[in-house]
Amino acid sequence: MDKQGKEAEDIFVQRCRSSGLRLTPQRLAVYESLSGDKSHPSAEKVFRKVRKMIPNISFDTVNRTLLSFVSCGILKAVESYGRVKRFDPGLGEHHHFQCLKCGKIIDFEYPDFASFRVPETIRRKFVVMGRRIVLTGICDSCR
Amino acid sequence: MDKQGKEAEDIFVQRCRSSGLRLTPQRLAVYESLSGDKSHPSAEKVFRKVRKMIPNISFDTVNRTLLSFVSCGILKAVESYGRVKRFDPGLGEHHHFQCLKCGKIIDFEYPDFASFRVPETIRRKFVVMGRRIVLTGICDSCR
DNA sequence: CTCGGTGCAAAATGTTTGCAAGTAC
DNA sequence: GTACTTGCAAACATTTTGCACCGAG
Repeated sequence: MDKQGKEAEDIFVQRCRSSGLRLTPQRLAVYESLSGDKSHPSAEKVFRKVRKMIPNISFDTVNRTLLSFVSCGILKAVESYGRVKRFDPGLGEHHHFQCLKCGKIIDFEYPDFASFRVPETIRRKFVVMGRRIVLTGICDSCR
Repeated sequence: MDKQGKEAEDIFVQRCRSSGLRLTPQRLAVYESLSGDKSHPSAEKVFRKVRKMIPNISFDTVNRTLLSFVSCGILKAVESYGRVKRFDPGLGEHHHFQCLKCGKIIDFEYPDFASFRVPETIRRKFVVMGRRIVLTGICDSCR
């Protein structure tokens, strides 16, 4: 593992500790498989990727790991129009375009969104944890 | 039905015709049940509501009706973090706050969003049909 | 050693499909 | 009369749960 990878792993170990999660090979593999992944994979897709590292890992473990990572903030769940839950390592603010036909999600940047302020009516009643512009439509390959 | 309701029904009939959908009592009931509904209901919830008007309607009919309404633009599907598809009569631009615990969706307005321009990189490759700010967090009753 | 995590299997939940009978046009 | 819709049931896909064994701390 390179220096950057080592650093990332340290951060991960740190986060597990502070969330009270034990450090298991399965969790590390799920984490490594997702960090840097921009494809917003489903649990199934993560499972297939992780199985290359740990061939006898079960789907349930992957799925439970993903859900617990979401609960403690290591990953983010992605808004979706389909039937499958999808995940995002979610570093930094970015926005999504999602194809209504194939479900593909494309990230984009929109620096001007920095000036967005959560309306008083929302802020007064709710704890806001995520913010994002979501576009929908039809992607090039589905047209 | 009052005058406004009559007008809404006319629009609905119009839309069905131009989409090649036949006008059935079931479809009209689904449409009426959703128009003006701000709760972003799931198919199951729409089913329960429609069944009060047509007691022997089946869940499948409601679900298929919702899906075909989405295809022809009479309704919109709502982005979601849960496992259930949800629907929105979707008149006019508005934005969503969704509770990550209970899934409740609250609409809000943000007039400044009118100045949002879809980035060139997206516009060049994709057909954009919907645009919205999506906030996530924890609602007052889940805290 | 202890408690949380894993893997397997079963159950639950939600969505989609096939088809005969019914109905809008 | 024809083609689209409906209702029922079965098939599918995906997520969640229960539990005995295992392994990190």
